[in-house]
Amino acid sequence: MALSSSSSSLLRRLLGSSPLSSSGSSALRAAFCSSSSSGPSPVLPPPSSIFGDDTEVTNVPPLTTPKLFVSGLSRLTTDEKLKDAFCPFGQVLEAKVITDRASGRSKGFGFVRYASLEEAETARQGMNAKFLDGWVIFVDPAKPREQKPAPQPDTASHTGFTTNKTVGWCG
DNA sequence: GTTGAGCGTT
Repeated sequence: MALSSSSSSLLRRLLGSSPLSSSGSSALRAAFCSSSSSGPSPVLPPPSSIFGDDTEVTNVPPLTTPKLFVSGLSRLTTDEKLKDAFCPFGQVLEAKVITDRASGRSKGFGFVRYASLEEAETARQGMNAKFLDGWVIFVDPAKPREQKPAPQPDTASHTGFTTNKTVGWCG
């Protein structure tokens, strides 16, 4: 048996971690945790209550940002690996694996930035829950790191005090 | 030498 320890940890992640926050990744866990029809399922939204006129809910759309948050990366995965994996999906403007400055090792997640949402979506649906460096990675829209570069209402720092003091003229 | 939750330095 050569593959045992890696697969156990892998399943542990898929079944164990449940942040219940992501949308795209949650679909994967939903596949594992598909609750069978056991008992009266009272909590079922009426099918006619969906937004859908003809819009199918198969795809969680759409990204609101060309920046992707990639998690589940192997600790051996680097920026080039990340970019190389997301390159064929679109023009990667920036791909970076977050590494701890204290130890200089990967934190296990990174960020991939595309030129447009289309490429980001393609990469997301193309690389989400895929294997990279032997680990299953999860692709989700990244959260804005900085929202506003400090408006700074006061432009000119004019203290306004011109110290005009005629000093000493005592003869 | 690594086993795992999460959103980053410039």
